[in-house]
Amino acid sequence: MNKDQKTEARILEAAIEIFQQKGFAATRMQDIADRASINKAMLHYYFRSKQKLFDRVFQYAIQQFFPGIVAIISGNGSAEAKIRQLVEFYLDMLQKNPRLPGFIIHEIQQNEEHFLETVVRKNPFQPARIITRFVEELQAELNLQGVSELDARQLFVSLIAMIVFPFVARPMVMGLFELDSEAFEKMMSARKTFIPLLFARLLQGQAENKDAEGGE
Amino acid sequence: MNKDQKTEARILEAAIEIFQQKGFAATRMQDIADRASINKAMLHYYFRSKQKLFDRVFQYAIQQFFPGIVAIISGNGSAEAKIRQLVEFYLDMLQKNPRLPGFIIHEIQQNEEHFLETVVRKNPFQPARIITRFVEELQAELNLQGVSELDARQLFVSLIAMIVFPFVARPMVMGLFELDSEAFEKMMSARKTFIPLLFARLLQGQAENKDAEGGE
DNA sequence: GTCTATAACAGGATAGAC
DNA sequence: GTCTATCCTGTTATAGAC
Repeated sequence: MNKDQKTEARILEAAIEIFQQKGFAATRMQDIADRASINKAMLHYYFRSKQKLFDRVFQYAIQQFFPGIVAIISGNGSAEAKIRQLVEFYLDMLQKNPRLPGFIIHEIQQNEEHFLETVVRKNPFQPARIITRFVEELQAELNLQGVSELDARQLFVSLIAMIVFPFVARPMVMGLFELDSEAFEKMMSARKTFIPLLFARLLQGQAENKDAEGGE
Repeated sequence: MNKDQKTEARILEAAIEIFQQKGFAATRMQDIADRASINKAMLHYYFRSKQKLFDRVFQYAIQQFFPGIVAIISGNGSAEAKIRQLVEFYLDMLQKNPRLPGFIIHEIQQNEEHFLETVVRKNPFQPARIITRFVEELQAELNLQGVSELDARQLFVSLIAMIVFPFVARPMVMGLFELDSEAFEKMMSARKTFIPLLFARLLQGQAENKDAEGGE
């Protein structure tokens, strides 16, 4: 913790760290104070209550996580290009913030209704609409390639799963594959090429009467 | 809650429900007592402490989740057959226990060391070894089919991700796809054919000089 | 075995000196 | 703005009557 930063920033940084690791319920204000090398009373001075401090941290996490998807899939370009962008962007971001998705998922579950209300329904970007549109694009692409038996919505969920899950289940993955942090990071870096490769193979046509495909 | 069951079983059932939903830290003994329609003091009479009650619930969850994988992938049969079994078995089990994986993942993270010690290292079934072996099998199959550029370990992680992630992120998936519980269940049922289909397509050879493959 | 009442303590929040 | 001391509520855990 950088002692030079001004106090409010130090607290916020510490709060992000601790809340993301332990979740709201298991976090003690004292833990945050300790990590910020600061007095417990200061937390209340700057943020009034644990709940308000948490709200800031959660809001920030949501802002870090969701707008990226929406921006990428609503852009121009082929479905395959968007997939590559999603993989690239999210794996990079998650390597820097490995606990982010687990935190978000766990806290959403603690207050499902609040999430639906604020992030889904009242969100001017209408993520549900944008996702639906992208899934349609992807389905069109699948049909074109003669693999219409694959459902695009299922495939999209699978894509997100492939990107996000290893981070959510990081301790499990590390344990079961006997990886240390460094090996885990390497594996996630390799995933940046693995996932697009897998999708390229899936999307590459059954459509036999296309001429030998162009370069990669 | 079945009032006829004897008390200890009622408590355990209630504890599973509540702990899985809220996690250890957010759970109150009172919540469990209420759900079991029983007095709070009874919880201590039967299980001594919150921690001990939780340990029972967590142990049970681990037993429900892990042995299945180990059994399936260490059996006989082709890699593809094992994949089909994994998908079938886990999707069924998770539909009955949708909160199980999120619970396990969150609590593992709260005490990573304990998990590594008990579930990975001191486990006589040596899950890490068994997984390594299966990954080798899968890689052999990939090589045989002329898709050696796909890494089997990455693929295995992806398989687990595809199966488990939608349940871990259930509220998010439901929100972003605008599904009610029933629609979600339907989607998960459909996944039982989707995932094997996807893997069949991946594994089905690049190997051009094979004769036109047998039926599906 | 089951309940009510209460002890014991942890943790969030505030008062007030500096 | 920062600290120490303290209040006060909620929660685990136990004592003891039935």
